[in-house]
Amino acid sequence: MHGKIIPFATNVAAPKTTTRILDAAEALFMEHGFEATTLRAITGTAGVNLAAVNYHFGSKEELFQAVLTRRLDPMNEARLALLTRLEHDYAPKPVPCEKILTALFVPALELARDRHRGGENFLRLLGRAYADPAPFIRKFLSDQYAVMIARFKAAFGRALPRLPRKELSWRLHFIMGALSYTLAGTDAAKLIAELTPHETNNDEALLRRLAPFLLAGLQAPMAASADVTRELDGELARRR
Amino acid sequence: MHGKIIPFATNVAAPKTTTRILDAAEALFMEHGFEATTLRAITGTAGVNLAAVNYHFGSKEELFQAVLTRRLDPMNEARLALLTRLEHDYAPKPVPCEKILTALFVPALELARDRHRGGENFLRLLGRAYADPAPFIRKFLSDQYAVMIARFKAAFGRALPRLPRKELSWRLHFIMGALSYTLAGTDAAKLIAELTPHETNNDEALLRRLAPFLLAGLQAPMAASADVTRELDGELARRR
DNA sequence: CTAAGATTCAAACAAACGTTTAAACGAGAA
DNA sequence: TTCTCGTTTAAACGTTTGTTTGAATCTTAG
Repeated sequence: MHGKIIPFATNVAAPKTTTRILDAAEALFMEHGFEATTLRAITGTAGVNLAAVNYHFGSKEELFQAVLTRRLDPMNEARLALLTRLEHDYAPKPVPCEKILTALFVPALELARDRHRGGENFLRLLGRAYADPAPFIRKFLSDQYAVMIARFKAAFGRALPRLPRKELSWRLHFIMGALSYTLAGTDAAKLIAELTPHETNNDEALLRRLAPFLLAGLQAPMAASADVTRELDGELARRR
Repeated sequence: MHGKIIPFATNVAAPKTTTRILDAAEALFMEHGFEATTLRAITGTAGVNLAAVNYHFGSKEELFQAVLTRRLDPMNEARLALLTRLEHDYAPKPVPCEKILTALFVPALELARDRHRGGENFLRLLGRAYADPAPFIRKFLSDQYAVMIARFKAAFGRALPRLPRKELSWRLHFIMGALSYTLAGTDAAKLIAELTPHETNNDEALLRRLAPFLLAGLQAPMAASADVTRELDGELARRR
């Protein structure tokens, strides 16, 4: 019995194999999703042996988490750092909504721009993971985001003191949802190609359109809510 | 050689087997996604023979499409019918935004309410399908929605004459995205349980919060766009 | 150089997958 | 009854999956 010991790299410089696996896995997971991506495809495009994944990462699931962590940890830390600086700059006043949104978007943009590290397509993988039903993925993302989301919710709460906390929770959820879906979308790529073919960075073009849209929704007065809701009520009653 | 002939039901009353398969498949696809759901699990919970799926539907992919079509076709037809009626009522004036949104949401709400036909959870399956990378799913949804989306885009365009068409395309995309993601989310279920435990219908509670949020984003003036975008520019420049 | 440990390799593993097959079944018509 | 044809059944098909294994190879320190 050999146990489940996963050896760590003894050299400080990471052996090339692990990063090659991570790069290949990132690209393939992004394109086909978790279930549909086989270890043989990953090790094949990475140019390493099939057994390398289980040797270095333990399992396919752990490899997937490693792929996400590599980019997600720095991004979320950057988000928190940005928010912290904003809160310091504006103290004791609340940070304005558009500034908070900036702290949420800029690190994502930087990730999207980091072409050297293949980040240009990573956001799509992230968006896809958000919609994946696999329990281990959902738990991983939930844990990964819990701290950051809590901090941002508090900040938005201070910026929008008149908005009930419940409503704020909903709108923050919508924001993260729209962000995830938009980044994951295959349709988004088409839209970009059709609408702004000259844009240098796809994800940047996308986020630039998304941010104003979400800001308006976030700042929507509660009163306006009645407009659509009343319509819903009326229409539903009429059709019964 | 037997060919790929898929026999149609000769009896006008559908044989119980096909609907049992559809029901079981709908529930399982919703819970685990397309790839992770096995035919053995479907036929097992449906209480039918393993070969029944291939006999009645031809393949797993065709079964999935049948599951979606059963609920999607009526929903999209209802959306178009509602929009048509609205356009007739308001003609020659354009239909207001909130009314158009209503035509988009009400049929989804009715589907969510149709508990007798298991519709309460179907919307989650739909949202998941939206984020699925499988090509046959993407093509299916694209074809399915093409007509409806075009009609609604035209209607929104008339309601928002000052909004550039490009911008409208983006915002419509965001709306469909937020709708899909929100319906697919496992997080949404938790949110509902925490925030509105008394609500009778989960999806309804969800759409009621989403609609005002999206309406505000849709109607956001182009000018406001500069607010966030300028922040993005500044922050990105500062961090280079 | 040598010994030890980390890494790679080809090969095989059992399990599970979607699909196919041929026989058995069941109801209605002649 | 007998024939027919749509349906169901149990069994097996050939692949492919993630993972494991033991030997070969490379790296590095003594």
